[in-house]
Amino acid sequence: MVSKAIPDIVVGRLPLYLRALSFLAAEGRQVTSSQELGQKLGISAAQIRKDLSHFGEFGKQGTGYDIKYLSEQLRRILKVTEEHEVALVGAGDLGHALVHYDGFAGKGFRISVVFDNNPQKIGRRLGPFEILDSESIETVIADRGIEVAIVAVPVSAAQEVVDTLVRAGVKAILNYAPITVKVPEGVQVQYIDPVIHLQRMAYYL
Amino acid sequence: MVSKAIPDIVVGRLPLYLRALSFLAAEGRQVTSSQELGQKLGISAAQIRKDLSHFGEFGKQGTGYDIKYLSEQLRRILKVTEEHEVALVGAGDLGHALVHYDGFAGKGFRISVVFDNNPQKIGRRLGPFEILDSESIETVIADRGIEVAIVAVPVSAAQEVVDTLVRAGVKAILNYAPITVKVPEGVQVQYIDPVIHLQRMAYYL
DNA sequence: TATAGTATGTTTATAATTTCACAAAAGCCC
DNA sequence: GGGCTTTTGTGAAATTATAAACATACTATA
Repeated sequence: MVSKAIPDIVVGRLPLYLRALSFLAAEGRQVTSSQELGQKLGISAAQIRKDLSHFGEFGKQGTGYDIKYLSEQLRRILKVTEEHEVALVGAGDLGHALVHYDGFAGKGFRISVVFDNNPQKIGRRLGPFEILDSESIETVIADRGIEVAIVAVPVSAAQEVVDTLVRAGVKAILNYAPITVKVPEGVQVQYIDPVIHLQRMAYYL
Repeated sequence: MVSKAIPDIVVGRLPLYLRALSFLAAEGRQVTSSQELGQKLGISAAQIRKDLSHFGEFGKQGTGYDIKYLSEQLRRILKVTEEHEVALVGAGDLGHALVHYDGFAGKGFRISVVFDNNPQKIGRRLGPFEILDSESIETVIADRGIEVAIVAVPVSAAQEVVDTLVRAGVKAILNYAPITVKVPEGVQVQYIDPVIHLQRMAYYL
């Protein structure tokens, strides 16, 4: 199969597949099928097979997919076999929750540095980290070659922080600030805003 | 003819439009255009016009959209003119961050009750709330007619909490637990899992 | 009042995504 | 081994979503 550009929407589902496989593995299961995965995720079996077919052949006809093998392959495809260092900007309540969140372990990411611009916070500890001055974002991130960042600052600071991260060489930004930010070509941004999700659901109430 | 079903994907963009309009309003602007909105959101102008056309005519040819008027209309469509009471389940770090988050104000939602199943936490305060026993979820939520809930509990408890919420009459659930949960027809679930977003971006690194 | 310039709402065209359907491969059981 | 069942991978078809194009309406200006 010649590699063509993979649709974003397909890439976006791979982490869901990987997550579901992790659960099955944790239950001690060895093998699953596109049907079972689909049922668990609310996605059609055909779609799962089609999505996977963009990357190769991972299953066995008549049997299904070896959970461990498919997980490995998905991790490889998603480039999460090794852990990426993540810079966290913003040491407020959300930053606190993120630093203490245990859900990153083994999923390919590890927060490894925390910044804030509040003089009251700089130099203090947040979990295992000393909070660094946001002024040092550019040098620290560039020096350490960090490519992934989480933005957990107020809306008013978000664009400026993002600009700084981009200058530092960050290529993927998870933005918790409820604002659409501008980034140059080649830099990814994903958004988490609970209000957007809630409003979307409210329509159906 | 009865109004036809609106595609989910269209509904999903309306909150983004509303958010962008709020910013423009905060800047003192009176009027905008589909082109300007599109530029700010990274969406084509044609798509915005098309999306809005599902619900009526809100603009003026040659002029554009009155920001205040369009915002009102979007709020009406999304049913966020009044604030929905929201039940929060889970008083951990994330619950703490959510209770103190100021981003819900004026957006149609207000956390109004907090539950946890940890005896160490029950009866203590979290922000302005007394943490209630998860055992009381069903009665409290049903009594107060709450329709929206946020789940911020560990994966191991998520499905059970969701089942309880559904029995209590909740119709919209924002789930921070990284697991796809089962709900009956007519109950909405949206997911927030930072790992999913990060993994998705890692593909492009 | 006429004209030029804008921007909407809608139709038409294009593109992307999902679903369907089925041949082929693998396991199982007698 | 032969027949039956299961499940994949994949083209083709159907559906859905996006973008382009344009007629119409409105504003401003002279």
